[in-house]
Amino acid sequence: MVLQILNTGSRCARCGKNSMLTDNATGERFCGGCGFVISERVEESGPEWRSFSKDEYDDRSRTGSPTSLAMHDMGLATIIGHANKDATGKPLSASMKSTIERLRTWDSRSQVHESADRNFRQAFSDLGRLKDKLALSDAVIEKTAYIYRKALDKGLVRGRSIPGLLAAALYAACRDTGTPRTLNDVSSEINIKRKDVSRCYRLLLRELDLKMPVVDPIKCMSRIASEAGLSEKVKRGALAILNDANKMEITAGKDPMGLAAAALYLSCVTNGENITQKVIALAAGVTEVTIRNRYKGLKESLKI
DNA sequence: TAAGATAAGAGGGACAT
DNA sequence: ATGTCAGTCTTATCTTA
Repeated sequence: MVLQILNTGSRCARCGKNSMLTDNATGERFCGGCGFVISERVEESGPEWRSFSKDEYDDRSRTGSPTSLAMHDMGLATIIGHANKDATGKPLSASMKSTIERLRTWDSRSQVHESADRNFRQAFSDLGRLKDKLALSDAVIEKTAYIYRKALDKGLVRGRSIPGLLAAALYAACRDTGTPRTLNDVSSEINIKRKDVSRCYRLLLRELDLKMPVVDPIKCMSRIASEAGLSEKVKRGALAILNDANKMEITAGKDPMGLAAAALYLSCVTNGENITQKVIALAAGVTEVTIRNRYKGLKESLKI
């Protein structure tokens, strides 16, 4: 590999010379005068397209690839080049040269060929598709990657299916970030049986000591309401019902989706909206019977 | 046709053996 | 480790308004 170096002419933070260079292959910026390397990475997931001066405008494609936990090497693809020169451009001494040769060998060997990394790449080729299908945010994907990495480190993948564990990590990430996705949502998209995902999920909780917040029925409620196209008024009514139910402590151990669906249905009834249980049940992903049961419980407890 | 009722069955947590 | 128990949710079927 030949180092392609672009002189962007900006000022080095250490020696002050206008000699900052960019390695075009890796996106790293360093000073040609003193060897100072900029270590901070821009906290953005997309390429930097803005330009502030003519110089920058001319080579605005220079920035490195975005860094992400969802890449097998977190996007930090620093490669030891073949130039055999140090940062200032001077040739290396003979002993240093052989040291670098050795490093280069292991550098390239350790990149993709380790089984853990292969595993990871395989797992995350699916993740992009799932992200779109389930309309997930980048934060959830990052969290998934983080959890999956931890599971990998603990050797939990051995003897288990990769998609199963990935689905479990994804579900855990949703729970953790308060994104209302059910086990059913995840498992149906990834084509794994619900109970398998569920088993893996519990395994993750146990082995990684994860603490998951209980799913907020109110978040579920908003999701169902928008899916079923319910009015703002009904939503507010359901919100009040859920708050009351929370105070009466009748929400523990109940499926939050079922609870939210029942609150919405109750709110529809009291507000005189004509909606069938079937519509809400479909939007919530629970059965009509579950809605009925929760509905009955809510009515009795709240004396409506 | 929507809503209510009932029963059988699955999956998992708590607890005792 | 294994079995039992209470509780929840789902599926299926029948009845009621």
